Amino acid sequence: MSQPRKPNPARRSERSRQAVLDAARDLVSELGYAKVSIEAIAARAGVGKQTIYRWWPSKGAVIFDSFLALSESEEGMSLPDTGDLEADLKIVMRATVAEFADPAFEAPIRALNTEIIGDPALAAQYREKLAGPVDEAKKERLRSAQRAGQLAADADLDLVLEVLYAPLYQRWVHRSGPLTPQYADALVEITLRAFAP
Amino acid sequence: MSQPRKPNPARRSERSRQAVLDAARDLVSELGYAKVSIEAIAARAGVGKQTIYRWWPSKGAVIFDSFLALSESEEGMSLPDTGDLEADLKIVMRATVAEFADPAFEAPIRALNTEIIGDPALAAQYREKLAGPVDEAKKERLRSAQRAGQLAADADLDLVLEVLYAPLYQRWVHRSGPLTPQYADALVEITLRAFAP
DNA sequence: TCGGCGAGACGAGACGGTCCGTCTTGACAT
DNA sequence: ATGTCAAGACGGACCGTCTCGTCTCGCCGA
Repeated sequence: MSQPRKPNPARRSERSRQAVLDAARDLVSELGYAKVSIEAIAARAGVGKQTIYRWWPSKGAVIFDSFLALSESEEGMSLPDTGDLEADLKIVMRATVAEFADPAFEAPIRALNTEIIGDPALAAQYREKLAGPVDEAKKERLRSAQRAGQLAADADLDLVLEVLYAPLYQRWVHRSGPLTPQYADALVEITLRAFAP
Repeated sequence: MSQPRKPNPARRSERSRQAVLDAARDLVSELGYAKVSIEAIAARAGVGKQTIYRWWPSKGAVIFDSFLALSESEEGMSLPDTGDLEADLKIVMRATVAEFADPAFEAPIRALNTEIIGDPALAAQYREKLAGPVDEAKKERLRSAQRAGQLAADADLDLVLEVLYAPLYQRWVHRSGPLTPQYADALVEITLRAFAP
């Protein structure tokens, strides 16, 4: 009656873990998310399928972890704070627009969003591990602006971020319009007018 | 040298078409999008698989058509225009929020968006057949408001709609916050402030 | 007017593939 | 000794193609 014993993380092979994450990231870029299979990841990584099934619950979780590993390297970076909120935000928004428009980021980000729509647990993990820290940094910059009287003191900062980023996100998901620096600037200007002190 | 002959739409069975669309809609509600297979749709509809493959290029296209059939019934409805833009928009936005929060709409809408992320052709069809007409009606209402001096005359109406709806859409996709009537009202108020004359 | 004919869509399901998730094996590390 | 490892066999689900035999048309000649 041996239950499927739970694995012992202490004995986990770091070598295999990295190989799986690398293979997953590569294959998503090459084939797009939908065409990537666990079998292909295992083969590319030179790893037994069981090794993947032992440590990850789903294909989405593997992909997610492969992104998480990437983003951890760029963690802790802070946003520019020159005192000029509009200029600072335009820099950040233009960078975001450029990132979304970059074909190299296209496939992985679409993969992640595909999985997130249908998987609440993954969505929660995304908010906590990826979006959360980044949003917190942005809100910190906005609080600084509130203190400087450049933003309404009673503004809901989560709402400010949504008004700022959601139109860009929707345009990217639905491919309903071009993502240009001008568009980034327009979003900043509109948001600042909406939440002016 | 016989090419795969292209089917003749004139001879298409309306009975089978409806059966497939109905079965697709039912199965998505019951199982969620990811677990629905073409085989299952064919079986439920009492239809040969070839009949589906003859008329639709992909699972996503079938699902999309099943929604399209639904939405055509409610086509041509116009938005309220009482002269009070803020009140009118709040009515519409609250209705939209309620629709997104309705569990009965949850599965189908997530299904559609899942497919749209990874399929540019389907995204284009979505914009043209579903989002397009609705957005046009909304923009007509906004033009009326511009004439009445309730909205900046030079406002980019596509951008207005994005600022109005995209935050709601993003919140729903990422499940990053509650969808309440208060939230709907807040979005209307912010948008009107941003695009005030 | 009517009956036969050919084209083509139909329901059903066999077929070879791919990938799933589980299970087994023997090597290896601790 | 115990548990992970790479490798891959296994049964099952679905894929997309294909082949059946049937059914429904429009057309054409009697």
